[in-house]
Amino acid sequence: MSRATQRPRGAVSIDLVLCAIQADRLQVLVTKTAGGDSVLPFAWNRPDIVPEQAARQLATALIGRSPAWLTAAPVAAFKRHPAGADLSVPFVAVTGPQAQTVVGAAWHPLDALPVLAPRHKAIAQSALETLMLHMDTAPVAFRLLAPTFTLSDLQRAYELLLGRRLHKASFRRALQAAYLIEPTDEWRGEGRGRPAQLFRYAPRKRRVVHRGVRFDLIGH
Amino acid sequence: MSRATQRPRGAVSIDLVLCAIQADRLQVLVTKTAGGDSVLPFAWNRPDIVPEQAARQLATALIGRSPAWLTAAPVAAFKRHPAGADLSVPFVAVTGPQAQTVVGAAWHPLDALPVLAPRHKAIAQSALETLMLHMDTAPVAFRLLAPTFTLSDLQRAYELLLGRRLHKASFRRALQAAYLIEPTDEWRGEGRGRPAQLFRYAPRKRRVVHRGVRFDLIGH
DNA sequence: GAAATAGTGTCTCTTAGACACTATTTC
DNA sequence: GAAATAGTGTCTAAGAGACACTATTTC
Repeated sequence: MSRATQRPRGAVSIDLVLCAIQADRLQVLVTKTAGGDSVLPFAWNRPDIVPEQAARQLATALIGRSPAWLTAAPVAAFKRHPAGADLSVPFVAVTGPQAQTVVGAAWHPLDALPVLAPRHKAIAQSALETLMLHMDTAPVAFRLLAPTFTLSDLQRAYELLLGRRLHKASFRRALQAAYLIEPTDEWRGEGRGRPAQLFRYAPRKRRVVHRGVRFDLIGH
Repeated sequence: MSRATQRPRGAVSIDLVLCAIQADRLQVLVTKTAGGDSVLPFAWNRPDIVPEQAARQLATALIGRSPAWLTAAPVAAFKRHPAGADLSVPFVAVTGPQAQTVVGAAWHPLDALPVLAPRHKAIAQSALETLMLHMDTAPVAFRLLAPTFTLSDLQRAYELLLGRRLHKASFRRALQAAYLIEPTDEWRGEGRGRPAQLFRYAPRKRRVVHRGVRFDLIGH
């Protein structure tokens, strides 16, 4: 084992859950150790850069470009880290569908991950929860898509994040009311069926936060 | 400065935002350093216990009993920590209204905090966001109350968390539909006005998660 | 009585979700 | 033509929020 990957004392690791839509499923990038075990990509915390920057660099090294969205997740220090870190600082990142990956890394469906060390398993399992927590206030679904996308693409992204099917007509109505997208002049034909118009993310209003607990709100 | 509070190398601190409703406002417990500066309560990370346990012990030491609810928040390592920690692991805790506090600690309204070090200021400001993120899936509002409470108490707790007024009749309708509470035989008169019935938190069903983005959901 | 707080019944207007279409492509 | 996907108009049942009350206390 090289010196660079040796575990420091009181080591803090930056662990990354990098998500993308691949083959119509939400997938996570998993790497392999020298020993052949599956692990989430991670880096050791360094005093010279902030953890978020380390996570961003790690993601960039993996997919050849900056992740489209990235956020810190709550610390998970229970259970064992595959490389023995005492503390894990988990980050969840999102990228578009066309990302290339570095050798040794492979996408795995979030609901069918390979066997991971206990802590990485816990971090990966809570990643979807983190995405769901932010999808109302950040354009998480849009960052899973290419810059232009069809409404069916977008609906599928929301369905994967929410874990349930959405109603087409109603989805589009709500989308229109939210002023989040604008049409382009392009259309995309997939072969079968009518070609779909392409849209881009272009929020026109301050994003309206539709709160969760729907205890009726008073006016104003 | 004592050896115990000396900053270790590569130090990781556990920073606590302890929230309670005091004087009809959401307030945070703030302590003072030996130098007289206001700081959020914190402890140095220890290898023998998990950060969550350290946060729980810290909260217990401050209010004389275990916090009613506690969760990890995303790491904040940007900006300067008041005691020089390189990395902060923030926790947000909630307690009922009758909590006593240790000497040197005082409650301050979340929207009118004293001057804090940059990192603590950022952590405190994101605490409300953390509470809001969890209030749909965890009984955060209930943990801010005594074991039995009036419906007006509960509505006020939700109003403080949401940052806006709620409609009384509608709030109670939604509450009934959620099967989260049950009435007790007790009533509480505050002096003025009709006495209010006391309720307790007693979720009868699996908590229904009302999602935020209301892109119309399909049946089933 | 007035003032204050607790608690309810009804009405209306919005909208989520269902349903039923039409439109445009490939085969 | 059939099959597949894109996109829309209408209907209905549910419910958010408004309004207007009644009920019970202190003064």
